[in-house]
Amino acid sequence: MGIEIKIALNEGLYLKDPQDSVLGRNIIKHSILLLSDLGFEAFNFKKLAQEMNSTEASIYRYFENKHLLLLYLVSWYWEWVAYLIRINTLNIDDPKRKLEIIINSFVSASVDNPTTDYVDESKLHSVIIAEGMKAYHTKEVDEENGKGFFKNYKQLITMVAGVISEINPTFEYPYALASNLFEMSNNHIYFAKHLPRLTDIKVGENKYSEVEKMLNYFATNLLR
Amino acid sequence: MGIEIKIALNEGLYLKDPQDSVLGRNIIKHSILLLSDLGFEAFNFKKLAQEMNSTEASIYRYFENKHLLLLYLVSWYWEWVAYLIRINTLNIDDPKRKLEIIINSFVSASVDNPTTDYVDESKLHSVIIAEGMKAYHTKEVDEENGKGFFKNYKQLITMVAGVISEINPTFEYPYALASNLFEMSNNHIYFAKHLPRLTDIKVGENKYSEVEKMLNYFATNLLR
DNA sequence: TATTTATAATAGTTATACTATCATTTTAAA
DNA sequence: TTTAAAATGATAGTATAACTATTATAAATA
Repeated sequence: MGIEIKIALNEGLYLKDPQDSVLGRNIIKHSILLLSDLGFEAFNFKKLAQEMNSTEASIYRYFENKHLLLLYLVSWYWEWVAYLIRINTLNIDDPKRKLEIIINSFVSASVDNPTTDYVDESKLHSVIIAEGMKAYHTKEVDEENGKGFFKNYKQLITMVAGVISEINPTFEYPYALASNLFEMSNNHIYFAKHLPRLTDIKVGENKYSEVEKMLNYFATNLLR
Repeated sequence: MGIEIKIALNEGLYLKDPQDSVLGRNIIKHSILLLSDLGFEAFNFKKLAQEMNSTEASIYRYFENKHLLLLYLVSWYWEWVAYLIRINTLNIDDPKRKLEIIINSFVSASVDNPTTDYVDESKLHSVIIAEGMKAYHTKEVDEENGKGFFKNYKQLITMVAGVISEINPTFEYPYALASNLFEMSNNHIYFAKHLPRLTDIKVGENKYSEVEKMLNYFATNLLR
C-alpha cells in the first residue's frame, strides 16, 4: 500500500536485499538503534539478534559482516541526503539558494521521512556523525572502491560540486569544498557535543542552526 | 648521549611509560610500522609481539589495549606537530606567515626528526591520515576527554586559533577553522590517494604541495 | 497439497582480547 | 660482588567475537 521508496544501493553491499523482507527491514531498523546505543566497536550481530528476537545466523544471511552493514547504512544516508536535496531544490534556479538548501540538508537530514518507517533518519544521522567515516577508513578501501561501494558518496559530492561551480565557475576546488562541507557538518556537530574546544559553535538536541550558519559563512566567503 | 627529546603525554594513556625503556620504544617503533601495514582493525598485540620478537603479555604491561596505543601515537603526533610549529615560527612576527608555516607543518609533518630514532615521523603521518580519527570517535570519548586524553589536540588547535585571531580578530570561527585545516589536510591526502573524486587535488609519494596550496587558499579567503 | 524458500534453533570452529603464573634475565642497591 | 627487586619471556588459560554448518520448522508459492 501507499508510496514505497526503494533506495538503490550497490548489490555488493549485502548478500540478500534487506529492503525486500520484514526480517531485512528489521535488521536495518534495529542496527541503527543499537549502533547508536553501543557504537560500532561494541556492536555485533549476536547482540543485534538478541535485540530483535532473531538469530545471528539469520543476520549473516543478509550481511557478510558488521563493516558491510555499516557501509550499507552510510550509503543509505548518502542516498537519502541526495534525495532530500533533489526534492527541496526542484523549482529553485539560483545556485546560491541551492547551496543553502544543500547545507541545510547536510545539517538537518534528521527530519524523519514518513515513507520509510523502518529507518529513523534522526538516529541514522547520529550514527553517521559518530561512525560514518569508519566505513571508508579501512585497509580495503581501494578494493571496495573498485566494486563501486562508495558510488553514492561520490554522486552526492559531484552534485554539490556542480552547484558550487554554477555559483563560481572559476573556483578551483569545487569537489574539495563539497566534501569538506559535508564532513565539516558531521565533524563539528561531533566536536560541539564531545570536544567543544575544537570548535566555536554550540549545538542543542537536534538543533544545529549554528553549524548551518557557519557552513554558509564558509561557503559564501570562499565563493564570492 | 646527545640531546634527547621526551614528549610529554598524559600518563593515563599508558601503564608504563614506553619512552623510558628499550622495549617500550620498540613497541612504539613497531606499532607505527605494523599499523601502517595492516590498518587498525587487523592490527593486534599478538602480531605486534611476533614482529618485534617479544610477547603479548609484555606489550600489555605498557598499554591496556590497542585503542590506547593508537591514542598514544596520535597524541605523540599532535605534540610533534605543535613542536614543529613552535620551532619554525620562533622568530616570525607576521601572523599570516605563521599560518603558512602551520599549514606547511600539518601537511609535511613527515620530515623525519633525527632526535627520536624510534619514531618514523613519515610513517606515523600515514597512520594518522588513515587511522587518526578513530582515536576520538569512540563511545568512551567523553570519559576519556574528562581524563585529559585529548589535551594535546586541544592545545594544538588553541595555538592555531590564536594565530588565526591575530590575522583577523573579528573572525568568528578561529577554533573551527583551525581544526578544519588540520582535519582537511589529513582527509584530502586520504581522498586523493583512495577516493579521488571527493577532492580536486593530486598527491605524489609524500608530495603534498597541492594540499598545502589549497589550505592556504581556503585560509586566506576566509580571513581577508 | 506439494515443494521451495526463509527463518529459527543449536552447535561448533577459529581468532581476538585479554589475565595469570612462573621462570629467567637485567638492573640497582647493599 | 652478592642480593634483592624489577622487567621481560614463556606458557597456559578464559571469555567473547566472528563467523560456518546442520537440521528443524514455519511461511510462501506453484
